[in-house]
Amino acid sequence: MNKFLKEFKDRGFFYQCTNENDLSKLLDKKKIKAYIGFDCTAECLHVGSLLQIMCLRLMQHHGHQPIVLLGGGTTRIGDPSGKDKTRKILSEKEIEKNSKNIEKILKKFLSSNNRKTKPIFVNNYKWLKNLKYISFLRDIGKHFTINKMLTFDSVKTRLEREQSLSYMEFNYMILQAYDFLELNKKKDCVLQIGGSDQWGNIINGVELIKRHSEKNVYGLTTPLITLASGEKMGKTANGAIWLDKKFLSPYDYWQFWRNTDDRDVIKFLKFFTDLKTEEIESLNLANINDLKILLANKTTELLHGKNEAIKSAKIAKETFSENSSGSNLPSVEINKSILQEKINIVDLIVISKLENSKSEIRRLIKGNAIKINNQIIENDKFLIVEELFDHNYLKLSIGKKRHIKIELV
RNA sequence: GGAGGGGUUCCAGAGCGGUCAAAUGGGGCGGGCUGUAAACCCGUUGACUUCGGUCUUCGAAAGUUCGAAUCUUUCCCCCUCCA
Repeated sequence: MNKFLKEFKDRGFFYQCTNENDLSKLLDKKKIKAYIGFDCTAECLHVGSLLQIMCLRLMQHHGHQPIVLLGGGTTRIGDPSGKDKTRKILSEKEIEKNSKNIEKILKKFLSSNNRKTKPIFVNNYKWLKNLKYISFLRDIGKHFTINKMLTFDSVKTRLEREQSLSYMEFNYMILQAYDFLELNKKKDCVLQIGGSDQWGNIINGVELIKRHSEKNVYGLTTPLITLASGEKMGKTANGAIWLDKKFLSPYDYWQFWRNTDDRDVIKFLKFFTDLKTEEIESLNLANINDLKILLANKTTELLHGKNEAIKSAKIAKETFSENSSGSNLPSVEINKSILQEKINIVDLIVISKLENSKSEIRRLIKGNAIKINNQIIENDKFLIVEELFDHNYLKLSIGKKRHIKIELV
């Protein structure tokens, strides 16, 4: 088997392939270009897209060139796959903004040093916006039969549940197939990779190219990652794990990985780090917490850089192992004069923006969750006085995992 | 177009004139145990509070009533069946 495919499988990326043997032979013969499409619905990507990003990295490692397709055009339509409702349609401006930001994130993961494997960024709005309806129907539409389209899961489930599927959304798969054709013609792209929910859309592209251009191209899908707890990865109730420090700090990102379920650690090391699979398999499972730290370090390094990873690890060590004042904790500055107004603990937390509901803060105090300088605060009237500050610093903790430094200025 | 059913707090889902800031489950948060894990146990889950209460919520608006999530009217939205 081809080396790239082998690693793809060893790491657990593999779910389905349109023609594995031929693809393997092709990959042995030459370096190819492959693409993955990214939806521009959200302003930013979250860990749910990380596996796809790692696929692109893996391609680069094997000398292939990734094409990143930003779905600026298709996002204007909305992919019905896996959705039971029509999504709200975003404004042109939002989509523009989103696609720019997503491109920025992807550039952090992909290396541009080597001319041959440097990622190519394209936006499908460029070709989709100028489509001529009649000629599109004649050239492309004739290759699709309604009979077949109705059998695709994305369409079928909607119809079965008698949920409406607009004609606009119904066209999504044709447009995605057309993207592949376009990339094949313009960039000689011969492989589309995507999540398993994209299978239908991908084979449409493969077949369209076969019919239209009489060329063989391939599709490859990755499994849907579910956590050991059975939940979908990436979206927790208090927000998605964003791949952008504007939305989630490097430390919180690090913490997300540090708190991985025991059962998922090895899997995630293979998915989300560049460590060699043999290396991962030889790791000592007894030190599961060290492995989690390794995972957190490596993943944070990929996104935010080595410095941020080291910094996060240090903060974590200080707060959890050493229980020290944690000089690296995120800090909030407050004005010295505020102390003259006799503010209490509740006010302090509101000012520091850790919580914004006073009722919630009072509840936390009742539950022994609030600490100042590691001392539990039992009274919600507890006054904040200057003596609490050591060299103008005070450590404020909510629960076991949230700690900040309050700095007097 | 006709006939029914429904919109309740983060989600699911009870309530169907006062005892309802609204059962129960899930999720979240906090505490305990531990390993910053899982499982389990406990508490909590609208806002403000001088901790006595006060204010705002049950699709929207108006009304009946001492009193409405609960009754009436209009409007908006969703679903099921028939044409």
